[in-house]
Amino acid sequence: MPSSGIGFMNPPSRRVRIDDIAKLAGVSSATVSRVISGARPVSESTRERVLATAQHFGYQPSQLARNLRRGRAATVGVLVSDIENAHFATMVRAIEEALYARGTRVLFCNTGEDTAKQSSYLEVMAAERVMGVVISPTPEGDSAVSRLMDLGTPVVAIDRPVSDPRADSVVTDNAVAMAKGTQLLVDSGRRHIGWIGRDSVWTNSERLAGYRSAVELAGLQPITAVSDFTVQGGYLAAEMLLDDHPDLDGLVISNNHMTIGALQALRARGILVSDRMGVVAFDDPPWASLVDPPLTTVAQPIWGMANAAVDRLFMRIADISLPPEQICVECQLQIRASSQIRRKSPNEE
Amino acid sequence: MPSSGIGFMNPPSRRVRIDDIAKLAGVSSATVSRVISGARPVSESTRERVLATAQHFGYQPSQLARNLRRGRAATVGVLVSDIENAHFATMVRAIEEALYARGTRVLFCNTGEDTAKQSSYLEVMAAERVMGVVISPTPEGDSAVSRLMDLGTPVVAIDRPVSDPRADSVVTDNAVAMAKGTQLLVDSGRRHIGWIGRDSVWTNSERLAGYRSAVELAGLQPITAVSDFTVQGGYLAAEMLLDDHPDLDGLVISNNHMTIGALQALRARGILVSDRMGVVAFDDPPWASLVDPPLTTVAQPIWGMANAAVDRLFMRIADISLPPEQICVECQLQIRASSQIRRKSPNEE
DNA sequence: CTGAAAGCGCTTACAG
DNA sequence: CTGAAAGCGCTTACAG
Repeated sequence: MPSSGIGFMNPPSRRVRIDDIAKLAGVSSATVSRVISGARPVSESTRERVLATAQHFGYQPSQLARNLRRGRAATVGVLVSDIENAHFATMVRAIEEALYARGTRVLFCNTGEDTAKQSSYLEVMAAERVMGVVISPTPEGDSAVSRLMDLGTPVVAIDRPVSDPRADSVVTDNAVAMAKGTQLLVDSGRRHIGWIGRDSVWTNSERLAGYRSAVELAGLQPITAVSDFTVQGGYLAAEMLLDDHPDLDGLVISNNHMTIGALQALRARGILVSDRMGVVAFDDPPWASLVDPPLTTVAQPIWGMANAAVDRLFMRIADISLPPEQICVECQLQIRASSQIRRKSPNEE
Repeated sequence: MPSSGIGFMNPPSRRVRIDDIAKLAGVSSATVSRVISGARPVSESTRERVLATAQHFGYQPSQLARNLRRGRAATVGVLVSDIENAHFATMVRAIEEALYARGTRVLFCNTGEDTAKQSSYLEVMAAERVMGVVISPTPEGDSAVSRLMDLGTPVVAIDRPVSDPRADSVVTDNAVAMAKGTQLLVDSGRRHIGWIGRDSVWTNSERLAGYRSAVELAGLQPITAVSDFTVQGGYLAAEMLLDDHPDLDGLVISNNHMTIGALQALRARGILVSDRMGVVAFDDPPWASLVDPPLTTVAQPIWGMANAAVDRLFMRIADISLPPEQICVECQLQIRASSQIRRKSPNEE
């Protein structure tokens, strides 16, 4: 099977099939199948002969035929809302690694928070007869999830739950974690703590609730600004808050992209973080410890979530009748300088 | 097809097949196939009846059967080296969108620069009979690419070329662009311009060559430090350069993760960018315009690359005998403050 | 425009 | 341990 080397593709030399190998090795195709898949015992001598023949002729079993025969693809659908967000990029990487370790392929979709695209892809998943789906669902319209589950395909929601009660889900303790993060600022003496995030997304509603509970418990007023999950959104939300609340001395930010924007807004106004403004951010990107001052964050255990989701998916594939489970994993506070006790200025002494 | 709502999966009610629809609509399965695929004309009345029946019974044609029959999956393999790098995250998003628009699925793999994993996945691609592969290859050992192409599967290299001359490739003009970026610093009067990047990766060798040509043309000494594509790597490389060259007044950085680290190193030493140190960075992440001072960058046309790669792949699928093409797209200099003319300090006047 | 029939390349009871 | 045979669910020449 030499390469032409001239730059053109080779003639489409007919692919070698299981029957070819069988004939050449002097056995039946059933035996070749058993050797290749390792599903059943085959005598050692036959095994070696078949393997050698297959190797020699570069036999690549057709996954297409295998899939049709088995009625299932060796594939899991992975749908995320925004692969350009480091949170989901890490999640996709972790899911892919977990699936790769199990010999399973990833059918990938970036929904971009587009419910129509999500529905369309979920139909693709049905047509492709995937083993299951891991999905970080768009906020609206997940009836396509139910239709897929009606067909018997397991669905595990990750990051955000889906409304269908039959789906398993893996989420973090957003509200509790955000409350703890907010509490750090309360404990360091801040009295005017603002919240920046997005509405209409489950994770952010939870985080907002956590923030509210912490400030209200401390007898403080909630101060909130919502925008979208972008650097620009964070910048604008921070400006809004700073304009309306000159006495703001703490800031809780609900998303990593927004955090970049909010920090830029603070710098643009010459407001020093941890000195005049305590900051706690949700998500722990690689640069969090490198900014000045290092950022206190709420780190989500992304690898843990991904592994839990894949584990759960395979448990359900093994036993479809399992009762659905809501798995909640704990976030971890990464306490760094940005939330530290406020230095009193000389005239406050 | 009601959901149980109790939390258990439904009984695995047998899936409706093409024969079921055919029988129910009073036609042959061939006709149903023609209606569903739209491949051949069918009388309007029959068409409507079939469509209504299919709809009513929630018929989802098996892609598995279709694939086997056609000998190809409606899928393209996408292999990238690091999905956690914003460069590749954007690329994967763009590729996925281009493929989605063509009704094609993405089989996703994050190789993590692991040649063994890459080879293993390329065999999966062969087994899955994908239409083609778009790959950002690992530096070493792409013989698996040749084996896949021997089987007649088109491969388009993106970002970095592969050694097999039969593959198409889409890359940027790394060397020229880096030379232009370096020239900006030369023009602003810098005389000691350092380069930070990684060795043994094609893109970075090109960029290094571009940097070298620009400094040598200006009669300056090349000053280089290599490390890996991480924030930490960039930090360490910058420290090395600063330790060894106290008179360093310009810095060219070859990768976005390394840029974060290098900027942190500068800040840690109190070195003001654009004042004492001109900086130009390869890759144009969303935060480039938001750092202080805004960063001059070499922006790669990622969407353009992705679209060119997918276009090229489909051209080759349509005509396998096309001579291979090396497509080179131009980078765009984003000139911002970090490369600006150096302010002379008072005692230099 | 439509149907009967073959076949894509495997896997897996079934029988020995 | 091994083989003959059926069948997974489509699509597509072929014939009409």
